[in-house]
Order: sequence, then C-alpha cells, then structure tokens
Amino acid sequence: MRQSIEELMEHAQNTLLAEGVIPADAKLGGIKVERPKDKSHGDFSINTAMVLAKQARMKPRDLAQRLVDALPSGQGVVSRCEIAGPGFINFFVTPERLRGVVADVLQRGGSYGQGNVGAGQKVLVEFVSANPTGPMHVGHGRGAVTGDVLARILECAGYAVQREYYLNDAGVQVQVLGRSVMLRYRQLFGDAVEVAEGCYPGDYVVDIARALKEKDQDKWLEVARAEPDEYPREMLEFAMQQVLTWIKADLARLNIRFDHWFSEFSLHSEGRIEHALEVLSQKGCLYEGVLEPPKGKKSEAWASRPQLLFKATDFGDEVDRALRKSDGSYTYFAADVAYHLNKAERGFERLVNIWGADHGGYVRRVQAALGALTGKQNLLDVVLIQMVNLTRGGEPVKMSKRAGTFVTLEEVVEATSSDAVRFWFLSRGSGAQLDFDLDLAVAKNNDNPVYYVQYAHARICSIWDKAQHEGVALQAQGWSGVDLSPLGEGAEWDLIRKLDLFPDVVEGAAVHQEPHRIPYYLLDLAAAFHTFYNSHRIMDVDAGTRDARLVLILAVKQVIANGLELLGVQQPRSM
RNA sequence: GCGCUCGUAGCUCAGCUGGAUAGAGUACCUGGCUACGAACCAGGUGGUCGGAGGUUCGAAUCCUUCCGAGCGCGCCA
Repeated sequence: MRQSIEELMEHAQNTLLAEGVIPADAKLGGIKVERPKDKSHGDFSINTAMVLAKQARMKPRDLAQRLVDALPSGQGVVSRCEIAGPGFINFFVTPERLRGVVADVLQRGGSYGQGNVGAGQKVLVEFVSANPTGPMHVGHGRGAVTGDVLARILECAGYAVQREYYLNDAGVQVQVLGRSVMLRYRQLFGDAVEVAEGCYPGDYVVDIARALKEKDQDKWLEVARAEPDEYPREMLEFAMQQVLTWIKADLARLNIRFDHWFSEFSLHSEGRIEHALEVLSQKGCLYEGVLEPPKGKKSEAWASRPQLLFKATDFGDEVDRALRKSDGSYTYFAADVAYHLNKAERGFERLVNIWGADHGGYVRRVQAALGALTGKQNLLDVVLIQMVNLTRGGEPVKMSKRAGTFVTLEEVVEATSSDAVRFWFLSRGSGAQLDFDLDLAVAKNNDNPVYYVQYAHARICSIWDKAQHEGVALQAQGWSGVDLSPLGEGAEWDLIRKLDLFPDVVEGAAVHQEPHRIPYYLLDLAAAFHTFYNSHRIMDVDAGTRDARLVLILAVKQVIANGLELLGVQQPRSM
C-alpha cells in the first residue's frame, strides 16, 4: 500500500520535473510518505510540496496542487487525495484495498511481517558474553533478551544472522576464579584457609571445588597449596565449563540459543593477535609511544611509560590506545582487535554488538580499529544496554559480588516466567535505565503488560472455539471464501490499519536496532482489538457480518502471534 | 576536566529520526458484565517536552550554551 503511494508520487514528481516546474537539480532529500496520526488526514501523507517549494519558487500549497493534478489515477488503491495544512498531500485508501490487508495477512500467515531490507546480508550479532566466572545476574538477562530479539528481528527483515557468544576465557578474572576454586578445594581437604581478599565468595565456587574433587581427588592439592600466579589450564577449563553449564541453563530457560561460542583464549593460542597487529603494522597504524595523562583527573600516580600503541586518533577516537602492557603481554583491547578482525575475515558484512553501558567508552576504539583494519566505516554497530535497577517492594536492592548478595537471573526467571521477563526487559528503549521490581515480577499480575497482549490472543482463540462449538460453518482455512465487505466501521478500519503497519514496524526495528518497537506495537494492536471487542458483537449478528468479523480477528490473532514469536514469547490459546 | 547515554503528565515511559491539536500505562474520579473471556472497555483530571538562545514553512526531535542524573576515562576484563 505504502509502496503504491510512493510510486504514484514519483510519477507525479517526474512529470513536473519534465515540465520544468521542479528544477532538474532539485534536492529530493527529506521527502517521505508517512502515516498521519489524525485519521482525518487520510491513510498516508507526503511532504513533497513543502520540501520542494523553495527550490521550485512556489508556495507549498500551489506546488501541492500541481503535484495532485499530475497524479495518475488511483488504480484501486487511492480513492481520493487532498491538500491540507501547510502543503501536505493526504491520500485516502479505498475500502476495498484496506480490506485486502486482511487477506494479505492470512495469505502470508506466519511469514507476514517478513521483509527484505536485509537483502541476505551476513550479520553477526554478538551478545551476552558474560564472563564464565560466575552465575548470570539480572543485568546480563536484559542484554541476553535484547540481543536475542534483535537477532530474530534482523532475520525477519531479511538478514542472514549468526548469534555469537564471546567467551572471555583468558585474562586475570580467570585466574581469580582458579584461585577461588583452589581455596575451596583446600578447605575440602581440611586446610584451614579463609576466602582471600579479591576472590569470588559465592557458594557456587564450593560446588565447583566439590565437582573437581569428585573427578580428580587430590590431584590439584599440591598446586593449590603452592598458590602460583598462573594456574594449570586444565583446571581452569574445568572450572569454567562448570560455570558455562549454568550459564547455558540460564539461557535455555529464557529460550535463547547461540550459533557459535568464540574463545578469547584461542586468539592468544592461535596467533590471531599477532596476525591482527601485523595487519595494523602494514597499514602504518602502530608505534611505540607515551600517552598523555588525562586532564582533570587525579594523576599523582601517573607514570609515563613507552608502550605499543594503535593510532586510533586517525580513525575518529580521542586518544591512541595501548595494545601491550609494560610487561609485554597484550591488553584486552589487543585481543578485541584480533577478534573483530576475525569477524570481518569470516565474511560478515555487518557486525552488531550488545554491550553494557559501562563499556560505552570502549565503542569508538573498536570501531577505529575496524576502520583501520578493513578500510570500511560503520561496519560495527554497538547497542548499549543501560543498567537494570533492582528493587524489592520499591526499595533498591544492593548487589555486591564481594558480599555475595547478588540476585541471579535464575532466581528471577524461576519465580516468574520467561514470557514475563522477556517482555519486561523489552518494555523500555535500551538507552533508558530499567527498573525491575522483584515483588511485582513475582506477583504474575497485570503490571507486566505481556498479559495484556496474550489476553487478546487467548480471547480470539476463545471466540473461535465458541463459534465452532455453536455450529458456525466457517473454518479458519476457509477465510478466503468470506466476503469482507461488511467490514466498514471505525473500529474495524483502525484494526486493519494497524495490521498493515506491522511489516513497517519490523523493518524500522531492524534498521534502527530498536527491538522495543515490537512490544509497543503489540500493545497498541491489542488495545485496538480490545476496543473493537467491547464495542462490537461478533457472534450475535447476521451471518455475513459475523463471518467477516471472524476473519478479521483471525488476522489480528495471526499478527499478534507473529509479533510474540519475534519476542520469543508464547501465544497461549487460553490463560 | 573530557566523553557516552539521558531529562516528556504526580510516578514509569513511548513519540515512527523535522510534520498537522505531544501519547500510553499507572495513580486519582466516574460509568459499563443476567453479555462472544471484566486479565477488558468508555469518559474525566493531569504538560512552559529541564532552562535560555539559534536554524526554517514547521522543533520534544537538529545546532550552541547552561542546569541536573547515570556510566566511563593510560598496562581491569
């Protein structure tokens, strides 16, 4: 429908271009078809006349008139158009075409909403990437759900998506985990040792130690008592695998899957970092140098050190970035450079990372590195997820890893449901902080809007069941034989227009990487349905109207189901 | 001090990337089931879109500058 309007306008525009009314070199940027909020402004409107008025040296409304005169006939889509306000051209779509939306939906079924802006482009979505050193907490959950849904949306919009988890299985936090496990391990053998400063205190560490003892008996006791700086890889891998088992269970509980798990350690062990630095070196982006101390920050401890640096400033970053520590080992950034180079080398044409907002200062340097390595700008988009503020009964819950008082994702999901948690995490834009109240979430009440949407779905199922029960001959598969012309009241048009909106919403959510648009749309659609339901009888009317309305709500059900599927939320037949 | 994300109804937030009279939920008030599911609906109260300038046909949206919040800021990951 939208496309038809665009084609009509393009035709009119070209006519005026040919006539010289619009100068040949006119800038056409900013022209767009949109759906007016106010119904009296038609189904679509376009701002061409306002954008081009100055360039054509005409009043906007006069130019609009010329455009309207040059419009080809509506071809069954447009019934009339009018000029309004400062120079909008408003289009009114024919009732026949509007009713056709219902058939479009039912014809395409589960694929209604799928589009092709992605054009098969290969996209890698990297998300969660929580350290394998402890259980997932609520904040990780938000990133997990956002990434998963964004991946689903991108798939729906025609991208070829892969989901990847970056496993931070190298670095000091892994040694800390090892040291923590070793302490607990010694306790199991009767050594009188306390949990040391800087170690992970959680009970899960004891579980790992027990499992280790079960498997290997006292094999590691000597190492544990020696307290080395670097623990044996075999033991570390075992500990991380235990944690990963829990992480994978958490993800499974939320119905989240990954295509690929990428190991940071492999970047070190397989020489990928050297490879990346080699590439940077060839491009002349490396040098040994000394960084300036940051201004304004307390810098008494500042000591200038020569380091291996990347010329990030040549690629839009503020300062150059260190790749090696003074002891010669690589920084985390160096590994990340290698990782992202590897992503590009695997043939991904677009990269999307879901990161916590505390990594916001890190975005530019990775983008700079990718720019230097590949010569491409804007290869990487980062969606920053703001913090989750946990409350219980309105009071903030302090989370401290040190005190061991964090609330795990498992606790929250078990106490509520995957559906409730998923929908809630998407009920805000990712740039806004999110309040999550444990008492409210556990209450399973209507404070979580997911029930509002699911209720609409269940209600429609219930109406259809009742219709079948009462002997209505119409079957769901028989929708195409139903005459839809009885549809024509305000609430029915509202519903149909919202159904038509769905593919645009999906596309917008994909292009702007804003998954929260889907739940907001579904709430809107569900509201339109509830309104319709309360103001119109479906069953106790003449058979023609009844069947037409049954088909209409069947289409509504389909779109709600498609939307909920995108969110990974169930579509209950009853509640 | 610098950077990033923000500031919209009492509270929590949308606002389709510059469009027409700024919208929901919640809270408060009123009304609607002998009824296809009331987990719902209808109506009402509630706004100098943080402040001030600027850009233009037109600004919550873009620019500048203040105010305020959160996060981050050389060998942590």
